[in-house]
Amino acid sequence: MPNKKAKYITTTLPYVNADPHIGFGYEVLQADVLARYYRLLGYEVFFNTGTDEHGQKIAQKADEQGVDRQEYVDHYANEFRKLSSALNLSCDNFIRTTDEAHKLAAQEIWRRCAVKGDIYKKKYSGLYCVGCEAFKTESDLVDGKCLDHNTVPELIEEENYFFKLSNYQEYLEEYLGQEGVVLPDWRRQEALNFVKAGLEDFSISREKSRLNWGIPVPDDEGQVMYVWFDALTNYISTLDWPNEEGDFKKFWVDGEVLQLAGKDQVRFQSIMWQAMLKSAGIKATDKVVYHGFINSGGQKMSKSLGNVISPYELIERYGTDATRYLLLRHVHPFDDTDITWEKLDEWYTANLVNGLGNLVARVMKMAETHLEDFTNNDNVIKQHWDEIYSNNYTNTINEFNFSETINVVWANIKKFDEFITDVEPYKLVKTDPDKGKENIKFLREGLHLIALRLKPIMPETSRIILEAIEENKKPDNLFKRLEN
RNA sequence: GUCGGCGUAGCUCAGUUGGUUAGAGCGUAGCACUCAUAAAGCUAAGGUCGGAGGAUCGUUCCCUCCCGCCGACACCA
Repeated sequence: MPNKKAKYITTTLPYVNADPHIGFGYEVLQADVLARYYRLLGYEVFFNTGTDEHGQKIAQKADEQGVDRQEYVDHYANEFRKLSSALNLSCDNFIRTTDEAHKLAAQEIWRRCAVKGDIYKKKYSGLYCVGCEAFKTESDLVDGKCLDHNTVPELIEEENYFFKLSNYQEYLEEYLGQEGVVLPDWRRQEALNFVKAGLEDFSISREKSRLNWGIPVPDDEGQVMYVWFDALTNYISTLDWPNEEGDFKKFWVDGEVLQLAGKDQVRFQSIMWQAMLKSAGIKATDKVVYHGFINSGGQKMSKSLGNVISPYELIERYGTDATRYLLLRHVHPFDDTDITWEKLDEWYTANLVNGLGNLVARVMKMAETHLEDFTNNDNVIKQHWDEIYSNNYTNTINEFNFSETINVVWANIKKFDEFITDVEPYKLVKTDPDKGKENIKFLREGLHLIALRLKPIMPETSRIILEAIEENKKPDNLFKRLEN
C-alpha cells in the first residue's frame, strides 16, 4: 500500500519509583491497539515505550533501600519490560533513559537549544528542605514548614540552567491554536490559556553536589540535567536521533507523530516538549492524546487505602486478553473512570464468558457437527476487507474512542446471538439440511468477521478463533467462568 | 477568586442543529428455548433528563441565577 505515511506512536515513560500502575497499563494498551490496527491497514509503525530512570526520587529510593542506583533502576526497568510481555504489547523499542545512546541524544538536544540561545544560567533561590532534599514552593508548606519533616526549609541559592520558554509564547499559541494537536479539545483550550497567561522560563538542571543521578550537562561538570528535560528526549532518541536519517526521518519527520499521555502531562508534552523541539529545529508532535485517571471505589488508588488494583492482578484473575478488553472497553478514553473488582467481575462474566466466549462455543459446535470442513473464504474476506474495517469501527479508533470501537464488535456479537435464536439453525439442519448448513456457514463467517475486528484489541483470542474456524473445530472455552 | 467542564434509569454512560411514547450496556423480575461455558432470546419494572426562573407555540437540549462535583491557573514524573 504505497504513499501511506508511517505512524509513530509513543507512550510516556513511567517513572520507575513504584510498581507498574494500572493507568500506565491503560495508556500502553491504547498505544498497542493503535499500533496493531495501523499495521493491519498496511502502515509502517514504530511503537515506543520504556522507562524514565533518573532524578531525585529514584536516587533517594535506591539510597534508602541501600541498593546501588543502577541496580535499582535495572530491577524496575525489568518489571516494566515484563509488563509489556504480560500485556502482549507489540512495541518496537523499549527505551531506558539510562541507555548510553539516550544520554548522548539528551546532551545533543541540550546543545542545540543552547546554540539557539535558549539556555542560560541563572541564580535561583528557593526554600530547600534538607529532609526531602528538594526545593519547596509556598504551596507545599503549612505554617512555613515541610509537611513530611515538620521542619522549616532553608533559603538556599543555587545556580541552575534555565530554558527560555518565554521565547516560545507566540509559537506555542500558534501551535496550540491548531485543532487536533491535543485531544480532548478542552485540554487544548486549557493549555492555550496557560500559554496566554504568560510563560516563565524553566530550570532544567540541578547542581551536581545536590543531585548527581542524572545526565551531565554538556560542558559543565557541576550540573546535571533535571529529569524532565532528559526524559522528554526519549521520544526521538528511541528513533536513533541525532542520526537524522533512517527511522527518525521515516517516522518523525515524514511520519505522523502521535503521543499518548495522562491528563497531568499537558504542560510537559504539549508545552515544554514542543518548545524544546522548536528550539532544536525539529518538527512538532502532530497529536497528543490525554487519558484520564483510573480510580477505585470512588477514590484515587493508594497503598494506604488498600484499594490499588494492579495490572498484574488483573492479568492473574482474568488473563491477558480479558485484561486488555476490560481496560479498553470500560475505561473512558478521556475522563476519569472508577473501577472495582465487583464491576470487573460483572463485565468479565457478562461480556466475555456469556458473550464472546459463548458465541464462539455455540457457533463452532454447530460448525464442527454439521459442516464438513472449512472452506477457505479468503476471497470473501478480501472483498469485505474495507467493510470490516470501516464505518463506526474505523471512525471510533481514529477518534481514540476504543470503548466505542469495542461496542461496535459487541453489537455484532449480539446480532449473531439473536440470529441463532431467530433462525434456530440447530433445528433447521435436521429438517432442511441444506438451508441449515447455509445458516451455520453464515454464522461461521460472522465469527470470522468478529475475529478480524478483535485482532488489534485481543490478538490472542482473535488468533484462537481464526484457528478454530480454519480447523472447523470448537476450541476449549475461551474464558473460564469465575469461581466464586 | 478567574477560566472551563460536568450533574440523564439501581450502576456506567450515550443523546438531542429545541418538536409526537428520552436511549444503550450491565444489574433486577417474569416468560420461553436447548446449538452453547445453567449461556443466549423475548417481555417488564425503573427517569419530574441537579433545582428555580426566563425566552419560545413547544425544550432534557437556548438564556439567567442557585446547589453539588471535577479540572486548569507552572518546577510533582
